[in-house]
Amino acid sequence: MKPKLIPVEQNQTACKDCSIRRLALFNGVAEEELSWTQNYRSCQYQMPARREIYRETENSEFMFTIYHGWLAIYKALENGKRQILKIALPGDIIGYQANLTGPMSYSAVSLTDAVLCAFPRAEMPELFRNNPTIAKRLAELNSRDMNLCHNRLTTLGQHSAIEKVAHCCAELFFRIKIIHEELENDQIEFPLSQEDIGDITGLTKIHVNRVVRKLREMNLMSISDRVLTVLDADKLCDLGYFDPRTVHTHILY
Amino acid sequence: MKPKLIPVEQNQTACKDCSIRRLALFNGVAEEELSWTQNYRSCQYQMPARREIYRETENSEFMFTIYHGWLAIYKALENGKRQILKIALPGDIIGYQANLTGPMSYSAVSLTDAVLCAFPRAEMPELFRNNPTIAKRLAELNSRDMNLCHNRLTTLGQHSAIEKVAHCCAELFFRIKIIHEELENDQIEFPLSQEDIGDITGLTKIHVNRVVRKLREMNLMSISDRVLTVLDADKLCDLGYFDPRTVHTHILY
DNA sequence: CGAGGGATTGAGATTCATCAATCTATGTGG
DNA sequence: CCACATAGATTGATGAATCTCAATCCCTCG
Repeated sequence: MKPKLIPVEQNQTACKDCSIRRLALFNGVAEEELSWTQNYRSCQYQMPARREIYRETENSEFMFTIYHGWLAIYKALENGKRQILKIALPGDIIGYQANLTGPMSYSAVSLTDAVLCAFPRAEMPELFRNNPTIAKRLAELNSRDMNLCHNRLTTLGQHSAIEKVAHCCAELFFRIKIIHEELENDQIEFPLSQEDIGDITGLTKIHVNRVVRKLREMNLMSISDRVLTVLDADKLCDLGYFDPRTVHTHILY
Repeated sequence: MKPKLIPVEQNQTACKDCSIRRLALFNGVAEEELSWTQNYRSCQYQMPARREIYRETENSEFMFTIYHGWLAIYKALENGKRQILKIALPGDIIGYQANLTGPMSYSAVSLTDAVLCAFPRAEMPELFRNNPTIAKRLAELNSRDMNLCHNRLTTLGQHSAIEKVAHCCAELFFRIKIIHEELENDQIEFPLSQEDIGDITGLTKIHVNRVVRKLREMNLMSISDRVLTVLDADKLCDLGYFDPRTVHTHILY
């Protein structure tokens, strides 16, 4: 069962005009090369919220760069539970793995309406061969993902429920701030349900609810109407053992 | 405080004679090229057990390929706890990250006597540029590591204590079997203490002890005298939600 | 107006951590 | 060779953190 891919009807964004290019795979590519790198991009696709994009073990023709919206990559369990491995945000790549012809190692779903830029997986080796800048950029993005995964692993293994939720929210808050560059805003759109937070942190939605209340009572953050308000970013990071420096998508040489 | 690196005195293994090359970075490199790829290798180093190799946030001149022995990469917490991120075994790479000049994102320690092949991190870009086979091989190894990390994340987030320990032991059992190619042996050398298992699975050593006893009583596996005996591999994998196919270090095209 | 998805709260059960003690094997110094 | 120290494994008792089950509430949507 393949997801239906609906191309963006009009005004597909050209790579050279892309507002989030600094975050994405083509960061660092020279302006004059962007027209031919764009040839590797098949299409921009529009996705409604809660649309399945990949299912684990199935094959897919495409990998995607997120242009707009929130996605979750996750592993589903036999008992109906799931573990969210990562929230993918604009600039992030989903569906890349070294074995480009093999089945997907995780499932993916859109959490909001989203726009994805599709790349045929089969043509990636050629793209990387022809443009070392892009290959290097991919390595950067993978390396940051590995780091996020290591930090989440540490959180799940060693921290309490409230620390896990604090870490999760702090990470997303700072990742969104980097994307939107709104320096002084303490609020972000936050499409995750409490159950989603539970699937990230390994907690039940009931316990997430109690912990979120506690965080509100501690005046660290609050969530309402799909908006996350961070009241004390420093204390929230401390509680969640979260270091904002770990989420940058650029390597500082 | 740099770790003292002790070169292997005599009989350094040449890359062309390396018995684990099929597992490691130079898998796939043509025989006639191995003499110059070896030029990138500084030295083989001998490590005693429980020697610190990296400390998080510090810089390091080298990345390493494990030639012999078991290592742990981990994050240490302020409160003295630690989360082991991965057990590194022969063929595995430690210390690679896209930002080759930056500080290490994790600590590393040898769990047994070990022999490591050192590569100057600064020269890696040149090596990868000159030999796309090696760059591709690195992507393969990173991709498998990402998979292992995702699977462990799922285990930590969603499974019970006994399932976590079963997963951990099954993973190591099958990884060692691939390395040693002893097809019919149900025992492996297993240098982890019960406390180490706790640092991998996020459990206390006391609870690990009770769970290991339970696994013995269920006739799935037993540990004694630093040997792991797997009595029923299928059931152990089922219990731990572990798929042996996920640990291969080669991509099957 | 009813239906449904999320959020919220309460009560009780379970899992796992903590604290404390014992046991074994191994190694060390005298 | 013995006395002692140490690390890891083992067991028991207790308590805290978190899950499970159940109910209610609040929105929004049709």
